[in-house]
Amino acid sequence: MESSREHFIFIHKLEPAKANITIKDVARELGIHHVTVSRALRDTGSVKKETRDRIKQKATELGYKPNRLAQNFRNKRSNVLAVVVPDLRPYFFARFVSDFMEIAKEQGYSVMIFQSGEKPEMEKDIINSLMEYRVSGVVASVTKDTLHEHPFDVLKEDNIPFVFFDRAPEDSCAPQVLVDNFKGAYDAVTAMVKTGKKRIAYISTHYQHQIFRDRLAGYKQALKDNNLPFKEELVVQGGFFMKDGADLAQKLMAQEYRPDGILAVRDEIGIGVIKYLKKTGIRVPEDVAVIGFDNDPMGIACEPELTTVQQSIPSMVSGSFELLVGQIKSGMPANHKRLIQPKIIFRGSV
Amino acid sequence: MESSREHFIFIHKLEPAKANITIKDVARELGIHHVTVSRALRDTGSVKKETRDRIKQKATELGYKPNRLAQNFRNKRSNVLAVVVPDLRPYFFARFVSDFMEIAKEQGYSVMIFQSGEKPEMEKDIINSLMEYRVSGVVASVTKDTLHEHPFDVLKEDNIPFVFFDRAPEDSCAPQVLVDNFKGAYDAVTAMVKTGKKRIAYISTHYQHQIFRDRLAGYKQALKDNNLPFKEELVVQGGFFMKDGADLAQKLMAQEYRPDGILAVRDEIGIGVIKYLKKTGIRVPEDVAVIGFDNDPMGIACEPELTTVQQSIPSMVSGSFELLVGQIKSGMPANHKRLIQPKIIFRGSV
DNA sequence: CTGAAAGCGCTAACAT
DNA sequence: ATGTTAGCGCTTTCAG
Repeated sequence: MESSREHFIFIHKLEPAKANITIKDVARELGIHHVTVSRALRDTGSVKKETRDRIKQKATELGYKPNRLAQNFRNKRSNVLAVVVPDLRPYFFARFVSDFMEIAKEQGYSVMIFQSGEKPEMEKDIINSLMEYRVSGVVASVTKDTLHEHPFDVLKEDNIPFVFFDRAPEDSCAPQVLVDNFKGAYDAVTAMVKTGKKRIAYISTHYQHQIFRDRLAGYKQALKDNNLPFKEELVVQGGFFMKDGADLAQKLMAQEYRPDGILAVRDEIGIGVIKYLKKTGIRVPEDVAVIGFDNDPMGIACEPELTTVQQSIPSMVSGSFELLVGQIKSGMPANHKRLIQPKIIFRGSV
Repeated sequence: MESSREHFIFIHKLEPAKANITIKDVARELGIHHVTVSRALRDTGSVKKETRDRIKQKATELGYKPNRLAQNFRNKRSNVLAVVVPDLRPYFFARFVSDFMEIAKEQGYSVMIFQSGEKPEMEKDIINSLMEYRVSGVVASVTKDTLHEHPFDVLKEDNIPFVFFDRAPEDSCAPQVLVDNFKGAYDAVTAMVKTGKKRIAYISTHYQHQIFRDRLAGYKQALKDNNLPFKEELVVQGGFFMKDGADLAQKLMAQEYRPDGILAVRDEIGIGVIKYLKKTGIRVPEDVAVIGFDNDPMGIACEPELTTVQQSIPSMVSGSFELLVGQIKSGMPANHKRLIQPKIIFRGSV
């Protein structure tokens, strides 16, 4: 078997195969004015039904395709919705984008995706592109470091509506669809307490973003409401992946005050925790219970299956889409905020 | 804690906050012609260095932003690259798109993503949009049912270059970057044989696409080369997910001729297999070895960790990007084909 | 090196 | 119901 092959066969220099058909071409063929064609094709203004039909038929006959570039230029706006995410690879974002594209397409919008890579400078770059492209609207989840800045606010100057989902700058009064992270963590801790756990730890990423602080707050409150002591050493933070979860679990279990329950802010971290615990002979959930966040399908792959705090992606998608399109259609800015209620999916790790 | 909140605060009707600055504005301020501004800003034509500097400074001072809509219209082409995938959610595609966007951005392109949902009609719709938007180029992975049709060929009429990755229509002579699926399956089977396995099964999705048939062919050839009999009943097919893998594994293990090795065409299926086997007390890999395809991080979550056939995504991304941009820059169609060599990542399931 | 003229394809506004 | 006019912001072409 060959290791790598390439075939070089140049056909011919590309050249205008067939002049692009414009409304003028259609008009000429019919002996009418191109403006009438424009009207007929867009079903606006008044055009005699018969004329309209002739036009549409001729248009398809000639293979006319509207020049969106001209349309957008003329209309000063592309009918493109932009989605800005920190990273497209995690299941949560991939799924959000996938679902969002589906609903956007149904409603006649196209979608451009942008990745900030969690880098604020990149985010600013993207926002610049957004304005240059005159997108119709933006749905964004900010970087981990976009805390007190409000880089998206410049979009207001260009009247480009935007909605935050999942992550927003703190104190932003822009429309947003967030998850009730406080409650998610609170409920998760409570669930572990109900099974008799008393020393519950909290593992976070090293990100400083609001959502993680909300989860921490929920964690603390749940401890308090259950008359459990808050122990500084049971709160640790590190990376983003399984490996990090394993490392952090090791750190926790090496301490004198060992946890019997662990709340991880990401499923992937939670899985790493479980893997470490099992490897060292600790039983899950008998000795230590584990709960993650995100309802990543990956959580079903591990043994026991990971109990997780689910953030309903369909709700977030439809919520942010509605908030965005509402602004676009009304021409009004808005500052609705929606809080999505998380739900615990019980599987085997609690 | 409240269950859901909405705040309604309408600020004011959106209105042109500040007229958009155009090159004419910049020119007027400087008392020169807007064409000179255009030239200076694009670093084309000859403009006196001093003039150029003054222009650039004034432009940033005024907050000039090029109107891409006008540029694209005028240039008859948007500088947008399109990526068409069947589904954005599986790790393989999310990762490909993510990496592709990164490299495209570095090179000054924007990216539009489209999802066909594995539906050929949707794919045709998308292709239509592609032409309407006058994208500069397209990278696509076709639907599972795009076998003998060549829907992308119409792009040639509009001189829009395209490249297939991972999945291409059969016998397509368009440029493409595929994985050597035959070899991937061949090597996987061979690896299991080397550990003493003799009754190796093959689990596929119900998709009829070439890539799965190539894998099947590789599987068969490996059996042959190792003097192992090919048993019809050891080849089964079903869905796409863990559950399907478990169901298929059950079916296989219920047969008289039970496998001692299983090759799954997707990691997620392979994980389902492992979960089923363990649940029924069958040891992996001692009793039955399992290998998947894709190198999905999910494979690390299960126990034992899944051995997998990796298709180098960076190679596919850079390969398809090069092939695409090569066509765009040269103005020539091409029909290079690249075959990416897969590599087995040995973990615990073999 | 800079300016003037022209037009891309489409649509809003006005006129008939 | 249809036609006329004008122009979006930019770049290419040609002139100076």
